Amino acid sequence: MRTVDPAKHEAKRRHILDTAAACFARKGFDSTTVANICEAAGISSGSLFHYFPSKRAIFTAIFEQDERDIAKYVAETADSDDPWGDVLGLVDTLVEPLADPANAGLVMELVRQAGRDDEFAAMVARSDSATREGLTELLRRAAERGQIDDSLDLATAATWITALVDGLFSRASVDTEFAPLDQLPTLRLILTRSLRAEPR
Amino acid sequence: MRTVDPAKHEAKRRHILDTAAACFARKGFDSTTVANICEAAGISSGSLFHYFPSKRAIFTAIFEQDERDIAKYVAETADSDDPWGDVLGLVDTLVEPLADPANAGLVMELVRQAGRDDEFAAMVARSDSATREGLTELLRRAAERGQIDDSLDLATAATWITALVDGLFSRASVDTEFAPLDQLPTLRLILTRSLRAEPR
DNA sequence: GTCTATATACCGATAGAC
DNA sequence: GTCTATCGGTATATAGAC
Repeated sequence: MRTVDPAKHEAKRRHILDTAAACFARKGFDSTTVANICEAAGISSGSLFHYFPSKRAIFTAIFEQDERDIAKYVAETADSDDPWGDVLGLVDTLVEPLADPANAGLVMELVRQAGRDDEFAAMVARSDSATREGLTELLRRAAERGQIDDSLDLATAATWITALVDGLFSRASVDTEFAPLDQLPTLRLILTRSLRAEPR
Repeated sequence: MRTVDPAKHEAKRRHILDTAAACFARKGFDSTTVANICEAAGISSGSLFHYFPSKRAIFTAIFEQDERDIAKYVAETADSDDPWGDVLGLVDTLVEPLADPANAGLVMELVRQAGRDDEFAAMVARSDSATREGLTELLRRAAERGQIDDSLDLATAATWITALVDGLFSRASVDTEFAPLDQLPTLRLILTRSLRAEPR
Protein backbone atom coordinates (compact mmCIF):
# COMPACT_ATOMS: atom_id res chain seq x y z
CA MET A 1 0.00 0.00 0.00
CA ARG A 2 1.66 3.15 -1.21
CA THR A 3 1.28 6.54 0.34
CA VAL A 4 1.89 8.46 -2.88
CA ASP A 5 -0.21 8.40 -6.00
CA PRO A 6 2.15 7.82 -8.93
CA ALA A 7 -0.39 9.12 -11.41
CA LYS A 8 -0.75 12.39 -9.54
CA HIS A 9 3.01 12.75 -9.30
CA GLU A 10 3.36 12.13 -13.01
CA ALA A 11 0.59 14.60 -13.83
CA LYS A 12 2.31 17.35 -11.86
CA ARG A 13 5.64 16.52 -13.43
CA ARG A 14 4.05 16.81 -16.84
CA HIS A 15 2.42 20.08 -15.87
CA ILE A 16 5.83 21.50 -14.95
CA LEU A 17 7.33 20.23 -18.21
CA ASP A 18 4.58 21.74 -20.35
CA THR A 19 4.81 25.06 -18.54
CA ALA A 20 8.60 25.10 -18.79
CA ALA A 21 8.49 24.21 -22.49
CA ALA A 22 6.31 27.24 -23.16
CA CYS A 23 8.73 29.46 -21.22
CA PHE A 24 11.81 28.07 -22.98
CA ALA A 25 10.14 28.50 -26.38
CA ARG A 26 9.32 32.12 -25.65
CA LYS A 27 12.38 33.33 -23.76
CA GLY A 28 15.06 30.71 -24.40
CA PHE A 29 16.79 28.42 -21.94
CA ASP A 30 19.22 30.92 -20.47
CA SER A 31 16.81 33.79 -19.98
CA THR A 32 14.06 31.66 -18.55
CA THR A 33 14.54 31.65 -14.80
CA VAL A 34 13.38 28.98 -12.42
CA ALA A 35 11.27 31.70 -10.85
CA ASN A 36 9.55 32.26 -14.22
CA ILE A 37 8.65 28.61 -14.50
CA CYS A 38 7.44 28.47 -10.91
CA GLU A 39 5.21 31.50 -11.34
CA ALA A 40 3.77 30.20 -14.62
CA ALA A 41 3.17 26.78 -13.12
CA GLY A 42 1.77 28.19 -9.88
CA ILE A 43 4.25 26.49 -7.60
CA SER A 44 7.25 27.44 -5.47
CA SER A 45 10.88 26.81 -6.29
CA GLY A 46 11.14 24.38 -3.40
CA SER A 47 8.39 22.34 -5.01
CA LEU A 48 9.93 22.48 -8.47
CA PHE A 49 13.25 21.17 -7.21
CA HIS A 50 11.41 18.31 -5.59
CA TYR A 51 10.45 17.10 -9.09
CA PHE A 52 13.61 17.99 -10.98
CA PRO A 53 17.19 18.18 -9.74
CA SER A 54 18.12 21.16 -11.88
CA LYS A 55 16.95 23.55 -14.56
CA ARG A 56 18.97 21.60 -17.14
CA ALA A 57 17.16 18.42 -16.21
CA ILE A 58 13.84 20.08 -17.02
CA PHE A 59 15.07 21.07 -20.46
CA THR A 60 16.36 17.62 -21.34
CA ALA A 61 13.21 15.93 -19.99
CA ILE A 62 11.08 17.99 -22.39
CA PHE A 63 12.74 16.36 -25.37
CA GLU A 64 13.14 12.88 -23.91
CA GLN A 65 9.40 12.97 -23.55
CA ASP A 66 8.70 13.14 -27.25
CA GLU A 67 11.74 11.46 -28.72
CA ARG A 68 10.26 9.72 -31.67
CA ASP A 69 10.80 6.09 -32.41
CA ILE A 70 11.92 6.39 -35.98
CA ALA A 71 13.12 2.80 -35.91
CA LYS A 72 9.58 1.71 -35.12
CA TYR A 73 8.20 3.57 -38.12
CA VAL A 74 10.85 2.01 -40.33
CA ALA A 75 10.07 -1.47 -39.01
CA GLU A 76 6.32 -1.02 -39.44
CA THR A 77 6.72 -0.05 -43.06
CA ALA A 78 9.11 -2.91 -43.87
CA ASP A 79 6.48 -4.71 -45.97
CA SER A 80 5.13 -1.61 -47.62
CA ASP A 81 4.82 -1.67 -51.38
CA ASP A 82 5.33 2.09 -51.62
CA PRO A 83 8.62 2.99 -49.90
CA TRP A 84 8.61 6.42 -51.49
CA GLY A 85 5.25 7.10 -49.88
CA ASP A 86 6.79 5.99 -46.59
CA VAL A 87 9.58 8.54 -47.02
CA LEU A 88 6.98 11.28 -47.43
CA GLY A 89 5.08 9.86 -44.46
CA LEU A 90 8.16 10.10 -42.26
CA VAL A 91 8.69 13.67 -43.39
CA ASP A 92 5.11 14.43 -42.37
CA THR A 93 5.86 13.01 -38.94
CA LEU A 94 8.98 15.11 -38.61
CA VAL A 95 7.10 18.27 -39.51
CA GLU A 96 4.10 17.47 -37.32
CA PRO A 97 5.28 19.39 -34.21
CA LEU A 98 4.95 22.60 -36.22
CA ALA A 99 1.20 22.33 -35.75
CA ASP A 100 1.93 24.17 -32.50
CA PRO A 101 3.80 27.36 -33.45
CA ALA A 102 5.66 27.42 -30.12
CA ASN A 103 7.46 24.23 -31.04
CA ALA A 104 9.43 25.95 -33.77
CA GLY A 105 11.04 28.22 -31.19
CA LEU A 106 11.55 25.35 -28.79
CA VAL A 107 13.37 23.22 -31.35
CA MET A 108 15.49 26.16 -32.46
CA GLU A 109 16.41 26.72 -28.84
CA LEU A 110 17.50 23.09 -28.58
CA VAL A 111 19.61 23.43 -31.72
CA ARG A 112 21.31 26.50 -30.30
CA GLN A 113 21.97 24.93 -26.91
CA ALA A 114 23.33 21.82 -28.62
CA GLY A 115 25.89 24.00 -30.36
CA ARG A 116 27.54 24.89 -27.07
CA ASP A 117 26.73 22.22 -24.53
CA ASP A 118 28.08 18.69 -24.77
CA GLU A 119 25.18 17.01 -23.02
CA PHE A 120 22.54 18.70 -25.15
CA ALA A 121 24.67 18.08 -28.23
CA ALA A 122 24.80 14.36 -27.51
CA MET A 123 21.02 14.26 -27.17
CA VAL A 124 20.52 16.01 -30.50
CA ALA A 125 23.18 13.94 -32.25
CA ARG A 126 21.52 10.71 -31.15
CA SER A 127 18.07 11.75 -32.32
CA ASP A 128 19.44 13.26 -35.51
CA SER A 129 21.44 10.26 -36.63
CA ALA A 130 18.50 7.97 -35.89
CA THR A 131 16.38 10.12 -38.18
CA ARG A 132 18.95 10.15 -40.96
CA GLU A 133 19.54 6.41 -40.71
CA GLY A 134 15.81 5.75 -40.85
CA LEU A 135 15.43 7.96 -43.89
CA THR A 136 18.42 6.32 -45.56
CA GLU A 137 16.86 2.88 -45.05
CA LEU A 138 13.54 4.01 -46.51
CA LEU A 139 15.36 5.59 -49.44
CA ARG A 140 17.29 2.36 -49.99
CA ARG A 141 14.04 0.43 -50.24
CA ALA A 142 12.64 3.00 -52.63
CA ALA A 143 15.82 2.82 -54.70
CA GLU A 144 15.48 -0.97 -54.90
CA ARG A 145 12.09 -0.48 -56.49
CA GLY A 146 13.45 2.01 -58.95
CA GLN A 147 11.60 4.92 -57.35
CA ILE A 148 14.77 6.94 -56.75
CA ASP A 149 17.23 8.53 -59.14
CA ASP A 150 20.08 6.05 -58.87
CA SER A 151 22.76 8.65 -59.48
CA LEU A 152 22.13 9.97 -55.96
CA ASP A 153 23.98 9.07 -52.79
CA LEU A 154 21.28 7.97 -50.36
CA ALA A 155 22.94 9.20 -47.16
CA THR A 156 23.41 12.63 -48.74
CA ALA A 157 19.79 12.60 -49.85
CA ALA A 158 18.69 11.73 -46.30
CA THR A 159 20.77 14.57 -44.90
CA TRP A 160 19.19 17.02 -47.30
CA ILE A 161 15.72 15.88 -46.35
CA THR A 162 16.54 16.75 -42.75
CA ALA A 163 18.06 20.04 -43.90
CA LEU A 164 14.77 20.89 -45.61
CA VAL A 165 12.85 20.07 -42.45
CA ASP A 166 15.33 22.15 -40.44
CA GLY A 167 14.81 25.00 -42.86
CA LEU A 168 11.07 24.79 -42.28
CA PHE A 169 11.55 25.02 -38.51
CA SER A 170 13.97 27.90 -38.90
CA ARG A 171 11.64 29.87 -41.15
CA ALA A 172 8.69 29.21 -38.89
CA SER A 173 10.60 30.59 -35.93
CA VAL A 174 11.87 33.67 -37.77
CA ASP A 175 8.82 34.67 -39.79
CA THR A 176 5.53 34.70 -37.91
CA GLU A 177 3.64 35.18 -41.18
CA PHE A 178 5.00 31.86 -42.42
CA ALA A 179 2.50 29.00 -42.11
CA PRO A 180 4.73 25.92 -42.13
CA LEU A 181 2.02 23.31 -42.56
CA ASP A 182 0.67 25.08 -45.63
CA GLN A 183 4.08 24.51 -47.16
CA LEU A 184 3.89 20.72 -46.98
CA PRO A 185 2.74 20.27 -50.58
CA THR A 186 5.64 22.41 -51.78
CA LEU A 187 8.05 20.43 -49.61
CA ARG A 188 6.78 17.21 -51.19
CA LEU A 189 7.17 18.73 -54.64
CA ILE A 190 10.79 19.67 -53.96
CA LEU A 191 11.55 16.21 -52.62
CA THR A 192 9.87 14.51 -55.53
CA ARG A 193 11.58 16.57 -58.19
CA SER A 194 14.97 16.26 -56.49
CA LEU A 195 14.97 12.59 -55.66
CA ARG A 196 12.60 10.59 -57.80
CA ALA A 197 13.52 8.79 -60.95
CA GLU A 198 12.00 10.51 -63.99
CA PRO A 199 10.20 12.89 -61.70
CA ARG A 200 8.08 14.96 -64.06
CA MET B 1 42.92 69.37 -35.44
CA ARG B 2 41.49 66.38 -33.60
CA THR B 3 42.91 64.87 -30.49
CA VAL B 4 41.58 61.37 -31.21
CA ASP B 5 42.54 59.15 -34.07
CA PRO B 6 39.30 57.92 -35.67
CA ALA B 7 41.06 55.03 -37.38
CA LYS B 8 42.45 53.76 -34.10
CA HIS B 9 39.07 54.10 -32.44
CA GLU B 10 37.44 52.18 -35.26
CA ALA B 11 40.11 49.46 -35.14
CA LYS B 12 39.52 48.88 -31.45
CA ARG B 13 35.78 48.89 -31.93
CA ARG B 14 36.18 46.25 -34.62
CA HIS B 15 38.48 44.23 -32.38
CA ILE B 16 35.80 44.17 -29.69
CA LEU B 17 33.15 43.19 -32.23
CA ASP B 18 35.23 40.32 -33.63
CA THR B 19 36.06 39.04 -30.17
CA ALA B 20 32.44 39.30 -29.05
CA ALA B 21 31.20 37.53 -32.18
CA ALA B 22 33.43 34.56 -31.40
CA CYS B 23 32.12 34.46 -27.82
CA PHE B 24 28.47 34.73 -28.89
CA ALA B 25 28.96 31.98 -31.48
CA ARG B 26 30.45 29.64 -28.90
CA LYS B 27 28.38 30.35 -25.81
CA GLY B 28 25.33 32.21 -27.06
CA PHE B 29 24.21 35.73 -26.30
CA ASP B 30 22.75 35.12 -22.86
CA SER B 31 25.55 33.01 -21.45
CA THR B 32 28.32 35.21 -22.77
CA THR B 33 29.11 37.74 -20.08
CA VAL B 34 30.61 41.14 -20.60
CA ALA B 35 33.48 39.90 -18.45
CA ASN B 36 34.05 37.05 -20.95
CA ILE B 37 34.30 39.49 -23.83
CA CYS B 38 36.60 41.79 -21.89
CA GLU B 39 38.95 38.97 -20.97
CA ALA B 40 39.04 37.63 -24.53
CA ALA B 41 39.63 41.11 -25.92
CA GLY B 42 42.20 41.98 -23.28
CA ILE B 43 40.40 45.06 -21.98
CA SER B 44 38.44 46.06 -18.91
CA SER B 45 34.69 46.47 -18.65
CA GLY B 46 35.11 50.19 -18.16
CA SER B 47 36.82 50.36 -21.51
CA LEU B 48 34.27 48.18 -23.26
CA PHE B 49 31.40 50.37 -22.11
CA HIS B 50 33.26 53.35 -23.49
CA TYR B 51 32.81 51.87 -26.97
CA PHE B 52 29.37 50.34 -26.62
CA PRO B 53 26.46 51.43 -24.45
CA SER B 54 25.31 47.89 -23.67
CA LYS B 55 25.83 44.22 -24.36
CA ARG B 56 22.82 44.26 -26.69
CA ALA B 57 24.38 47.03 -28.74
CA ILE B 58 27.46 44.85 -29.33
CA PHE B 59 25.30 42.01 -30.62
CA THR B 60 23.34 44.19 -33.03
CA ALA B 61 26.49 45.95 -34.25
CA ILE B 62 27.98 42.59 -35.28
CA PHE B 63 25.22 42.06 -37.81
CA GLU B 64 24.84 45.66 -38.94
CA GLN B 65 28.47 45.39 -39.86
CA ASP B 66 27.94 42.74 -42.52
CA GLU B 67 24.38 43.38 -43.61
CA ARG B 68 24.57 42.55 -47.24
CA ASP B 69 23.35 44.85 -49.94
CA ILE B 70 21.17 42.42 -51.83
CA ALA B 71 19.60 45.28 -53.72
CA LYS B 72 23.04 46.17 -55.07
CA TYR B 73 23.58 42.63 -56.36
CA VAL B 74 20.17 42.67 -58.01
CA ALA B 75 20.88 46.05 -59.63
CA GLU B 76 24.31 44.96 -60.86
CA THR B 77 22.87 41.91 -62.57
CA ALA B 78 20.00 43.81 -64.21
CA ASP B 79 21.51 43.45 -67.67
CA SER B 80 22.64 39.87 -67.20
CA ASP B 81 21.69 37.43 -69.92
CA ASP B 82 21.61 34.53 -67.46
CA PRO B 83 19.24 35.42 -64.61
CA TRP B 84 19.17 31.81 -63.45
CA GLY B 85 22.94 31.93 -63.02
CA ASP B 86 22.42 35.10 -60.99
CA VAL B 87 20.01 33.27 -58.70
CA LEU B 88 22.66 30.63 -58.07
CA GLY B 89 25.23 33.39 -57.60
CA LEU B 90 23.12 35.04 -54.92
CA VAL B 91 22.71 31.70 -53.18
CA ASP B 92 26.51 31.35 -53.18
CA THR B 93 26.75 34.76 -51.54
CA LEU B 94 24.22 33.80 -48.88
CA VAL B 95 26.09 30.61 -48.07
CA GLU B 96 29.52 32.25 -48.11
CA PRO B 97 29.70 33.01 -44.35
CA LEU B 98 29.74 29.25 -43.72
CA ALA B 99 33.38 29.28 -44.83
CA ASP B 100 34.01 30.14 -41.18
CA PRO B 101 32.36 27.38 -39.12
CA ALA B 102 31.76 29.75 -36.20
CA ASN B 103 29.34 31.77 -38.32
CA ALA B 104 26.82 28.94 -38.38
CA GLY B 105 26.50 29.14 -34.62
CA LEU B 106 26.42 32.92 -34.70
CA VAL B 107 23.60 33.06 -37.23
CA MET B 108 21.63 30.40 -35.35
CA GLU B 109 22.05 32.48 -32.22
CA LEU B 110 20.64 35.50 -34.04
CA VAL B 111 17.68 33.45 -35.25
CA ARG B 112 16.95 32.32 -31.73
CA GLN B 113 17.26 35.78 -30.22
CA ALA B 114 15.02 37.16 -32.96
CA GLY B 115 12.33 34.73 -31.86
CA ARG B 116 12.01 36.40 -28.50
CA ASP B 117 13.23 39.98 -28.79
CA ASP B 118 11.41 42.62 -30.79
CA GLU B 119 14.50 44.66 -31.66
CA PHE B 120 16.47 41.66 -32.89
CA ALA B 121 13.37 40.38 -34.68
CA ALA B 122 13.00 43.64 -36.57
CA MET B 123 16.63 43.48 -37.68
CA VAL B 124 16.24 39.93 -38.96
CA ALA B 125 12.90 40.66 -40.61
CA ARG B 126 14.38 43.58 -42.53
CA SER B 127 17.37 41.60 -43.79
CA ASP B 128 15.23 38.56 -44.51
CA SER B 129 12.59 40.30 -46.58
CA ALA B 130 15.29 42.12 -48.54
CA THR B 131 16.79 38.75 -49.41
CA ARG B 132 13.47 37.24 -50.43
CA GLU B 133 12.50 40.26 -52.50
CA GLY B 134 15.87 40.18 -54.26
CA LEU B 135 15.49 36.50 -55.01
CA THR B 136 11.94 37.02 -56.23
CA GLU B 137 13.12 39.71 -58.64
CA LEU B 138 15.88 37.49 -60.01
CA LEU B 139 13.41 34.62 -60.38
CA ARG B 140 11.02 36.91 -62.21
CA ARG B 141 13.72 37.78 -64.73
CA ALA B 142 14.58 34.12 -65.12
CA ALA B 143 10.90 33.30 -65.62
CA GLU B 144 10.64 35.96 -68.32
CA ARG B 145 13.36 34.13 -70.21
CA GLY B 146 11.62 30.82 -69.79
CA GLN B 147 14.23 29.48 -67.42
CA ILE B 148 11.73 28.75 -64.64
CA ASP B 149 8.87 26.32 -64.42
CA ASP B 150 5.97 28.72 -64.91
CA SER B 151 3.60 26.72 -62.74
CA LEU B 152 5.51 27.95 -59.69
CA ASP B 153 4.72 30.93 -57.50
CA LEU B 154 7.90 33.01 -57.47
CA ALA B 155 7.57 34.39 -53.93
CA THR B 156 7.05 30.86 -52.62
CA ALA B 157 10.07 29.70 -54.57
CA ALA B 158 12.16 32.52 -53.10
CA THR B 159 11.05 31.60 -49.60
CA TRP B 160 12.05 27.99 -50.16
CA ILE B 161 15.45 29.02 -51.41
CA THR B 162 15.99 30.84 -48.12
CA ALA B 163 14.62 27.83 -46.26
CA LEU B 164 17.24 25.65 -47.96
CA VAL B 165 19.98 28.08 -46.98
CA ASP B 166 18.59 28.17 -43.44
CA GLY B 167 18.66 24.39 -43.39
CA LEU B 168 22.32 24.44 -44.38
CA PHE B 169 23.15 26.81 -41.50
CA SER B 170 21.13 24.72 -39.08
CA ARG B 171 22.82 21.47 -40.10
CA ALA B 172 26.24 23.07 -39.98
CA SER B 173 25.62 24.22 -36.43
CA VAL B 174 24.22 20.88 -35.25
CA ASP B 175 26.52 18.42 -36.99
CA THR B 176 30.21 19.21 -36.77
CA GLU B 177 30.96 16.45 -39.32
CA PHE B 178 28.86 18.31 -41.86
CA ALA B 179 30.92 20.32 -44.36
CA PRO B 180 28.42 22.87 -45.65
CA LEU B 181 30.48 24.21 -48.55
CA ASP B 182 30.96 20.70 -49.92
CA GLN B 183 27.18 20.57 -50.20
CA LEU B 184 26.92 23.49 -52.60
CA PRO B 185 26.76 21.31 -55.74
CA THR B 186 23.93 19.31 -54.18
CA LEU B 187 22.14 22.51 -53.21
CA ARG B 188 22.38 23.72 -56.80
CA LEU B 189 21.08 20.38 -58.02
CA ILE B 190 18.05 20.58 -55.74
CA LEU B 191 17.32 24.14 -56.84
CA THR B 192 17.72 23.28 -60.50
CA ARG B 193 15.49 20.22 -60.38
CA SER B 194 12.86 21.99 -58.30
CA LEU B 195 12.65 25.28 -60.14
CA ARG B 196 13.90 25.08 -63.68
CA ALA B 197 11.77 24.48 -66.71
CA GLU B 198 12.42 21.05 -68.21
CA PRO B 199 15.24 20.51 -65.73
CA ARG B 200 16.65 17.13 -66.71
C1' DG C 1 40.63 56.36 -22.71
C1' DT C 2 41.69 52.90 -19.54
C1' DC C 3 41.71 51.21 -15.35
C1' DT C 4 39.91 49.34 -10.39
C1' DA C 5 36.29 49.05 -7.44
C1' DT C 6 31.75 48.58 -6.62
C1' DA C 7 26.50 49.46 -6.79
C1' DT C 8 22.44 46.99 -7.45
C1' DA C 9 20.02 43.25 -8.80
C1' DC C 10 18.99 38.63 -9.67
C1' DC C 11 20.24 33.84 -10.43
C1' DG C 12 20.03 28.55 -9.22
C1' DA C 13 19.69 25.81 -5.58
C1' DT C 14 19.19 24.55 -0.49
C1' DA C 15 17.39 24.39 4.42
C1' DG C 16 14.08 23.43 7.28
C1' DA C 17 9.27 24.38 9.20
C1' DC C 18 4.86 22.55 8.51
C1' DG D 1 5.23 17.54 -0.78
C1' DT D 2 4.83 22.34 -0.43
C1' DC D 3 6.02 26.28 1.40
C1' DT D 4 9.10 30.64 2.98
C1' DA D 5 13.46 32.36 3.57
C1' DT D 6 17.86 32.75 2.21
C1' DC D 7 22.70 31.40 0.82
C1' DG D 8 26.59 32.03 -2.21
C1' DG D 9 27.63 33.38 -6.60
C1' DT D 10 27.51 36.27 -10.53
C1' DA D 11 25.39 39.59 -13.84
C1' DT D 12 25.32 44.40 -16.22
C1' DA D 13 26.54 48.75 -15.76
C1' DT D 14 28.51 52.89 -13.32
C1' DA D 15 31.84 55.96 -10.60
C1' DG D 16 35.80 58.07 -10.26
C1' DA D 17 41.05 57.93 -9.99
C1' DC D 18 44.72 58.35 -13.17
